[in-house]
Amino acid sequence: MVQDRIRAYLREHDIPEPATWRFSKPPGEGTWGISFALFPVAAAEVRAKGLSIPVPQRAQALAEALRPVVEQIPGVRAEAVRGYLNIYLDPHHYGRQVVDAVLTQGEHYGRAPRRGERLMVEFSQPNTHKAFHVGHLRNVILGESICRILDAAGYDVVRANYLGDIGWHVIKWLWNYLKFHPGEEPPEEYKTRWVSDLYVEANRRLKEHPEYEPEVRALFQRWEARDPELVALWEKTRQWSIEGFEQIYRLLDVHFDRVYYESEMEEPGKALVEEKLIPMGIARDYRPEGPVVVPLDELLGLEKPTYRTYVVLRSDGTSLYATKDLPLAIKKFEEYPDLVRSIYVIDVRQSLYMKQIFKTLELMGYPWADRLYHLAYELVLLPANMVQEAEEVELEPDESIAASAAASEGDGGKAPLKAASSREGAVLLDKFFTEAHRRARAIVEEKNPSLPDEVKDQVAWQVALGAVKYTMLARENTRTVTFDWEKALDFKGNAAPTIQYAHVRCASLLRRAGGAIPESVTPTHELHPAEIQLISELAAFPQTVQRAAEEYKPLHITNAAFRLAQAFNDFYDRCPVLSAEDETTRAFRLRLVAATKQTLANALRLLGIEAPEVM
RNA sequence: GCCCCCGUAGCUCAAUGGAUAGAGCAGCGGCCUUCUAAGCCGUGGGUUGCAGGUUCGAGUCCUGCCGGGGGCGCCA
Repeated sequence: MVQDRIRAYLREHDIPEPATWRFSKPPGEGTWGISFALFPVAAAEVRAKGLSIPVPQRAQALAEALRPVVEQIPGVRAEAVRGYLNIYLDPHHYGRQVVDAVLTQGEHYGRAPRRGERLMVEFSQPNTHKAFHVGHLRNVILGESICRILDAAGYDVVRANYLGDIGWHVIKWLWNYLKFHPGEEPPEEYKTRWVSDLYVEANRRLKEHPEYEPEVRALFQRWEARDPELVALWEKTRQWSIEGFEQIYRLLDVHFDRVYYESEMEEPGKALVEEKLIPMGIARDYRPEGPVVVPLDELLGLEKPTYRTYVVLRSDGTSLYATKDLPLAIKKFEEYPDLVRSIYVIDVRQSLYMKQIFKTLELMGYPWADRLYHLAYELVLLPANMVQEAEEVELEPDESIAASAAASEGDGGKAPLKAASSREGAVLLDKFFTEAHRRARAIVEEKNPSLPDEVKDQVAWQVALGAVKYTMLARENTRTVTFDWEKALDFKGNAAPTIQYAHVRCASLLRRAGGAIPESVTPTHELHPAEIQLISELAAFPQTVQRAAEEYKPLHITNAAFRLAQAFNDFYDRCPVLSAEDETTRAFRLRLVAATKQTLANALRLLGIEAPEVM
């Protein structure tokens, strides 16, 4: 509406329209409205008409001219300030609309209409027969949140997982199992841990006794020959891993719609190389002296090393990871031909490799090659001593706390950091979450001792998982997350528990008010700046969701959720709700509280974080 | 050698090319007989690594340096 008025005015006065309309928030707390910078318009006009007026001066003149135009809209007040047109909305009138919209839409507030467009997000991609550790956590948490955000933005999302269920690591594991643990079975509760321990053990044995290596190679041959007995054992042990992963996914509230297996891509991958890539002249076959490669730079006529050379098959004809990613991409589009995007959530170190895959598929002529997208994220770093401590087989939780505390304080110098990985020694998730829960539980005990034990436990899980997820999501994807207990489980400030706590305060108010939300009212009292600020944050939420989806950045949601929590806490501190001056004020504020609770819950939901009723 | 990412307050991080660069933590000082103090208020803290350029306007875009991390034909 505002835009229409401005456009009409510009047209009337023969002033060029801006190419893109961009509105922002006017500065200052406790106001609600939109701001429009006239500089681009003024600059374009000055250029088009060859005027000799300074742009800022012309922008201010335009803003002043537009002020009365915009103020014709009821409930709107405008100011022309330093080249900006600040448009303030009457919070009595529009505030009611915002609150009503939130409460009417409920858990759908912030969600966009269905677009009828499907996209796939592949994430997690754990290796079976190996550990699942904190280094994998960012991927899962990021992937899940991206899926939720894209879904909210109106896309139909296919969540895909791709299990690394074959390769040397699996063979090593099977060798160790057959030789030293025949017939053993994992404990029900800690399957991943048990499987992972055996993998670490296999590596240790092979390092200490290189003479075993021929045995492992022989086992690989048996695998290549698809020895039925070995295949059966592989399937059985793989299932243990998968069940362990499912335990973790359940804990994290993550699910997948489609699971692909690396083992399924092996044969199609080899066939693709032999029957397509080589005959098409895309791949060069240097076997047996060398591997089969796709010389991308040469094919593209690039002087400067850009895509480099992509190795798709070993010189002995066995497959690589790279062999399997091509048929995987193809299979995705065979199953879902209508994908508007196929997103790979994979860490940044594989950027070049991803570009190679995408470019090779493009050269093969697949029309969907430009719909492949690598969503890169940086690693999780751990203080070196935390990694070392974790390498010790038996580690008491308290020792690990001490270690990380020493690292985070550090006497002037920074503690060296190490990427979390399974080779270096994993910080395993069961231990990690046990400790996170223990810490959260202690805080719950301190803050709210009257809660029943079961509730305390439940709240502790919500807080612990929320804190960890928030830490992983509340930063730019391209920046490393440095992990330590103190910060990840910091329950103060810009962290999940602050947001959860605001939600709890809302819930508490509504409980005390008897549970029923009053009928819609237009406030008659003079609105406190804190109230206006809160309304402003509520109103901004749907746009934030859109932006987070466009940019694949949960960070925008964490920022919005935290701002909303801050605005609510400010409101809570200054504006009595239950004992408000009059019934209308009380009713409006109760509705505002209910709307805040709903929006906080919706935001947390997009982050995969639970919103407790008490804590 | 080539390529990618990062560099913002003591620390951890924000900031669709827009107004006086903001939060949290840590520090200091206040606020709980009144809706949950996991909160709120106040206070100090900055040459946005450096130098140019584009622009009415640059933390943001371009170029070159400096510093840190990562990646570059048979690992995944």
